[in-house]
Amino acid sequence: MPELPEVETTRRGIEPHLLDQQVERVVVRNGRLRWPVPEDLDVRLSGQHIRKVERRAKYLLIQADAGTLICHLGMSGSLRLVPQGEPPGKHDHVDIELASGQSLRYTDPRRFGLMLWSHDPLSHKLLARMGPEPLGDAFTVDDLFAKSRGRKTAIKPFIMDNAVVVGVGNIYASEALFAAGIDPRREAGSVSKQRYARLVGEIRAVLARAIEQGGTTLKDFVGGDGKPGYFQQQLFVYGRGGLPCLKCGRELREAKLGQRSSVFCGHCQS
DNA sequence: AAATATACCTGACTGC
DNA sequence: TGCAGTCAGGTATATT
Repeated sequence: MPELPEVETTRRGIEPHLLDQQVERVVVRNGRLRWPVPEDLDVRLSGQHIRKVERRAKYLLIQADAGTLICHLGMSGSLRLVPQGEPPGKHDHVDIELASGQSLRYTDPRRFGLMLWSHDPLSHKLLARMGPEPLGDAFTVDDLFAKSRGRKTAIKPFIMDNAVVVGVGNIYASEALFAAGIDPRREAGSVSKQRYARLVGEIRAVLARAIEQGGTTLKDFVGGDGKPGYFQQQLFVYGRGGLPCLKCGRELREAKLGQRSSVFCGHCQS
């Protein structure tokens, strides 16, 4: 499931193949994603050159001359380059055919992703009210701490709230809280500034490390199977409920927080 | 305003 | 082997 590091890995992987490329046509085989793919996407994009590939939160912004394709990979989506003529599989829903002879292929078994067209993506309803990028300068201890005051929700769903900070999904929220030694069930409003300082550092570190590791598979990713590599990352708690804590050896516990499964160590996290 | 629930979708897995 | 049931998860949106 693409989290921010995978989206960034995807961005880095596809960007060099897209920059200044002309779009020849867009083939939509199944436009029934989270919202319908615009009917006129082919008309909008064909003939245009791609000028930039940016990321905001987990959204990819593929900027062409006259507008921007906003793309989200949802839970199971991927974008990769394939030679034109490569037969599409069951879940290959969209091909953006380029003058280079390659196609940017969107695959998404669960169809939780989206593709929309916008003339001003950062003002788009979906992006306008988002919190700071976790790896950017606007993500500060002061800001996070201030937002937490008065919040009764547990700290894990709090840091997964896109209005607080973007791009921290279930995997990395779990890992960052473990690294910071904070119990994910703790009330956000009652966590000290000192502990938030630790958490900010760990969120940054875990995401940065994951992006680095995604980078190691970049080459394979573009040419190959489209699986960037967070699986290579050492995960301390995510998906390890009931198994021994890798720090203290005690059994990792599970809890449901904000409808999301959360694994933590009752000893290392308080 | 904030907290909570719901919906979307399908592959992987479990139990019979 | 097959079938029915359960779970996972990002996030917008509806409801309380």
